[in-house]
Amino acid sequence: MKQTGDLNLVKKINKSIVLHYIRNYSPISRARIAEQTGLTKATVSSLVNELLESSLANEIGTGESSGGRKPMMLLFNRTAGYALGIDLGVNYIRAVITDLEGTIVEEYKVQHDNTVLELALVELKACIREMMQRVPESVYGIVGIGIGIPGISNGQGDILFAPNLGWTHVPLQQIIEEEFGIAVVIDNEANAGAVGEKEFGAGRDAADLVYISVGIGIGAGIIIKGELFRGSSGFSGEIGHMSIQHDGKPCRCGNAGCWEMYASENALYEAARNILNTQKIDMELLLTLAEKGEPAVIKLFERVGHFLGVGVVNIINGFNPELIIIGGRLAEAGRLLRPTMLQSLEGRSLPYPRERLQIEFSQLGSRSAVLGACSFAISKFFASTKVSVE
Amino acid sequence: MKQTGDLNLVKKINKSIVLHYIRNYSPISRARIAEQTGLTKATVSSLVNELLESSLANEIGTGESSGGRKPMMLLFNRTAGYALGIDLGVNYIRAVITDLEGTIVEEYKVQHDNTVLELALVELKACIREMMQRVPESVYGIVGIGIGIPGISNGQGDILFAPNLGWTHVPLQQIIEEEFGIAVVIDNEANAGAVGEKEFGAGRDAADLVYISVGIGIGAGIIIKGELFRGSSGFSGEIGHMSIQHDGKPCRCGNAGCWEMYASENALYEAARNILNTQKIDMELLLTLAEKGEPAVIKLFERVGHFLGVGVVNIINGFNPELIIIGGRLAEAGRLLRPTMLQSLEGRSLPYPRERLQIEFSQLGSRSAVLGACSFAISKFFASTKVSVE
DNA sequence: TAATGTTTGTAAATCCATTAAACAAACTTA
DNA sequence: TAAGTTTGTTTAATGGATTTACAAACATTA
Repeated sequence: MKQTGDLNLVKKINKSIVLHYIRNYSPISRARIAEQTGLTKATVSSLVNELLESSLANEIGTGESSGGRKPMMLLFNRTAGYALGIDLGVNYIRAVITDLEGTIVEEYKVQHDNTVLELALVELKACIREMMQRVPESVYGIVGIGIGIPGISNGQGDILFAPNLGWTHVPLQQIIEEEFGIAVVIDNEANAGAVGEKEFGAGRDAADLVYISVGIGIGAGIIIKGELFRGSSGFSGEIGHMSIQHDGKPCRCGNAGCWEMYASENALYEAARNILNTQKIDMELLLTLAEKGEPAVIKLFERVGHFLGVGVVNIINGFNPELIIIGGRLAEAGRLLRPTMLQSLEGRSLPYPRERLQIEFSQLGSRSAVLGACSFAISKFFASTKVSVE
Repeated sequence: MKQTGDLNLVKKINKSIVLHYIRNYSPISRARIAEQTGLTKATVSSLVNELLESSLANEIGTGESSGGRKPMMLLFNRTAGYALGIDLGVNYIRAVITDLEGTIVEEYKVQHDNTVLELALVELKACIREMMQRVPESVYGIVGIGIGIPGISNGQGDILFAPNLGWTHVPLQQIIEEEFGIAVVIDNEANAGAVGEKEFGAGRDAADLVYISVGIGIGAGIIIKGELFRGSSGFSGEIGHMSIQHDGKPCRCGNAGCWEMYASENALYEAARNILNTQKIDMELLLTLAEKGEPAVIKLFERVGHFLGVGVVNIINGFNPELIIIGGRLAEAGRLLRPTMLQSLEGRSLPYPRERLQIEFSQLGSRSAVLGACSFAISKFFASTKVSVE
């Protein structure tokens, strides 16, 4: 209870409401905003003028009359600034620049082994420097940098633990902010993916959704009432280590029969090794074999699809989300996984929560995390005040 | 975005802040409230006076001086009104009256077979009438009625589906409101239990907690950031039907190897039937046998404890709550279940999320749901506006 | 073409909760 | 007794939103 109510707060609330309408329903007139929000025309006028002054909105000329004076239409100025999003993978760094609506204007990807912290930081900084040179001219320049990481972060921008990189306790936000003097946001790769899909992908209309990133392992990003749920200590979404076979094979995490031992890239490759004699097994190989109609390989995918469904049912029954989005590397095989996944889903889930559930594969593909990182930066830029009133 | 900012809102926010301080830190002086909240003394004075006028706070005389004028101490007037909470079980109706702080002042329980809707409604109304006669005199009288039900409700106060009662689509809120003219809140029994423990029990200091009600089946109430999470269509918490054995025994829900087939009252009884020759197996019998040191019966409890742990690990890994509270009938056997539950928990959970997790058995016992129901009523009374600002 | 009514956006006056500053009362300490 | 502190109220100022009024721009209709 630090924040109290005063006139300043009132203005921030209303200004963010007006901006919200301009961002989401533009082109829109002052009169229409007043009508929709319940604010008076005078208030809207005053706030819109401030937004015009700060270049966040533009007037783009008159619109259609509906029997009276023509309205002056307002447009969100999506190029008032740009966001830099980075997906820091285990063996690559991917970066994009988007405008304030999340449209990609620059993209960059480099293969790099990031397991040595010092080298990774050098590469990361070089990448950021490169992107900063590519940013178009604008009023605000880069409004923030968002970074998705394959690990757990606390709320203060420190990486606590990144198992696949071997990093612990890296104050990444601080390091990058000090280097570039720009606001930085750090979060988990699955969380970033969830936000990316929520803002720019398959989840735009859902308030409660779970994004499941199926790669080497399984991670999840959980969005509740439109907001990311990070868990009490940032560890929500380790759902790959949910056991679906209590006496199953032991996992390195301590548990037995973990979901990701049945339904992940690793699970797929391990099963493939028992069938194929090839040395190098990877996604491309398996996909091409499946395309060719190799029945044993198709069976592999079907089996993984089945187990995907088993875990998804558990999420549905515990969480009752509106939407489940499946992303990550394995989502590339969506077409092969879908039938058996839906089959085990139909057979196993409770009818009521199933009824309203939508389940989709990622729309943004490998870009969901990096776009989510951009969204973090944009949100921080706008969310000087985020207010919810019930 | 219906609610906009105006002076009215500012006042509501600040008034609820002041009331919050009086409710939680009384006895407290105006000066201390001003200091803690950041509001000016003048504002606090004005708002406090309104609260005094509406009988929600009282002055109880001067306190200790700290080197100046003695402060006038304020107390929350917990007896300004009363809440009626009802736990509508499958074969009982339990009701309590509490003051505005949740202290029980009247209690009532009746055995009744509620599976026939009409009969249950008659009994429920009779119960409410009975309790209304027992309410102490007060300014506001009964401020609301909260009802916990063994089923799913939508947000509008209708019971959608109550499998163990055989009810579907009962507009219970409307029925009771029309009969008594008092605000009514309906929610699931596990949700009510979660709120009860959060407000008055083991969860008072936790923001993110999961209450697991282990009875005939397993249900859960999920509290995120201090607020109940109901899922997108009210079905969150059907976590008893999370599979912990993907190829396990089929459950009537369609899934296989559901958690509640391994770790519930039913699971316990079924296992007991294979051991004991007695006709009537119930909790009391098993508990007394275990007390007597019957090794086979003790093993039964230990086994259930183990499987409780298996499911709890899944919740921890997916949700990362601060606190897990185990309630319901089976919590009565907490002493017997705890060792094996903790054992499977220690062995199976990821170290990081486990680190900060607390796990407890219910403090309120069989009263958690009925007290949560009271809390619903009290919250509705106060939550004319609930505001959160970030 | 003129009259009428509608819609849009701005301007001026008013409202009202908070803040800031001043103050009186009550109390402790030296 | 004098000086300093703390509490809580009073008073005026502040700055948002609202209300009311109004001018400009436009469509419709006669």
